[in-house]
Amino acid sequence: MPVSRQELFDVLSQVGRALGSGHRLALLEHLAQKHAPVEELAGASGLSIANASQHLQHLRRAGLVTARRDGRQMVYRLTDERILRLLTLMQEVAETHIAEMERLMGRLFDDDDAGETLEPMTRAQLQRALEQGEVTLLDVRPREEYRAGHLPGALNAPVVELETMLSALPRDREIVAYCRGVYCTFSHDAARLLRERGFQVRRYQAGIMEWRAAGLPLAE
Amino acid sequence: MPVSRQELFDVLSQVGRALGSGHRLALLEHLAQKHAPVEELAGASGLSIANASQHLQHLRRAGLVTARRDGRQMVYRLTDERILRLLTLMQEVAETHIAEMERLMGRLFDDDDAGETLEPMTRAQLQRALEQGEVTLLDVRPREEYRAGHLPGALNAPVVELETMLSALPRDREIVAYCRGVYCTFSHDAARLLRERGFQVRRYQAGIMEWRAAGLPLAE
DNA sequence: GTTTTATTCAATTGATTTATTGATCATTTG
DNA sequence: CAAATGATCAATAAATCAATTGAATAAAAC
Repeated sequence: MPVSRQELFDVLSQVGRALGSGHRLALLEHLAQKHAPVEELAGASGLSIANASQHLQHLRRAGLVTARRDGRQMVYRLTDERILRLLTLMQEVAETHIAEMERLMGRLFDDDDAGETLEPMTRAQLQRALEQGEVTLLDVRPREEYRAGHLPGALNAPVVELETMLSALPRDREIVAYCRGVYCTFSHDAARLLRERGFQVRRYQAGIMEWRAAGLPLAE
Repeated sequence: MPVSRQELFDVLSQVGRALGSGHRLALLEHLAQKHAPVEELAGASGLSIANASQHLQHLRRAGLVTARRDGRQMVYRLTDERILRLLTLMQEVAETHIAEMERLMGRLFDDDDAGETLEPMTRAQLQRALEQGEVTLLDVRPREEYRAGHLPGALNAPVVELETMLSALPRDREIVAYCRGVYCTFSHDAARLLRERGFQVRRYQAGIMEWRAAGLPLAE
């Protein structure tokens, strides 16, 4: 009995369906920062434990995440770098071709100071600036996410603690702030605060997500 | 009123949902070969016209395809190269991480001569062979798909007509056959026939789909 | 070996998605 | 302008998916 083309597409569509829920995408974004047990993922995504568990198993069946028992926790992680590539590609497609997305992205940031925020840096620009040692790189995500892996050479200054760390930051060099990815506002919040205090600052908005998706190394 | 992260993920999930149906993936595979009106797409995917139309609009809302009226037909096409990248990435993920997929892929080809078929060529291998002018490249898809765009330098020999074209093919050079993509069996069927007739033949199984996804040019 | 903790399973309910049917709309042809 | 063609829309029924609840497991702590 030969296998029909359609059977293959049906199995393949599992991957698509797994990516077809906002909650599951939120889980994946969190896993793009660090591997994590169910409880943490549920908390970060605003889901009940049981519900998160089921979504995670959905992702697992689709091959997007793996799970490993560690003591009494079940630690989930992305299966490989390709999943990041899938996510960033989806983001690009949505940003470019879905009008609703553009509208929301606009509103995500211009709460009060629309015009003031500079264009974010691209990864290529950031890499060039880093090579030439021109900038101070600032990871404004929470401490645990920084510890689980961050851009080489980045300092950690969680956005909530940023105010208390200003004296440690240079005023004569440009600062580049980054966070989780395009849908994360930490770097935006940080940049606004820093600019108000007289720092020169830009953002690498694509963040950890795009960096990892490009296959670039993280430091620990 | 600020936009929540979750709203963004919900919009983004439209892209995933659009990829979450075997029928829609079949439509996309066809569109990866050539742009086409609804009727053709419905026929190729075994869907009713109305149903195909609705699936296509689903894809359109997700930004995966665009439609342009041409006379009384509505011609659909992929929005851009990124969609190909999405599809090939999904395939890779499924092949690597979903056991069911591996099983089906195995059964797709080994109907009778399991062991005989050589490992397919990778794109890199093909490119090297082409540069050195070592091989004759054979596009075994239907004529119209070939005409809509094919690998530079490829001859067209639709698998159904292949038997009548054997005399035009070289016996002293290796032939490389390719078709639509990993789920297309044309190149496999062609390779078997050619091998039976004493030709030296290999397959570039990833086909047009992967070639385009890599951003490489087609000839017309 | 019982209790505690973290997770999964199973059953239920409500919400989406899908395929089908027949009607409608836009464009071209006679 | 009427008829024909290609595609979309609207309404329905069937199938699938999502969130909730409470029970069941598995490992660790007592």
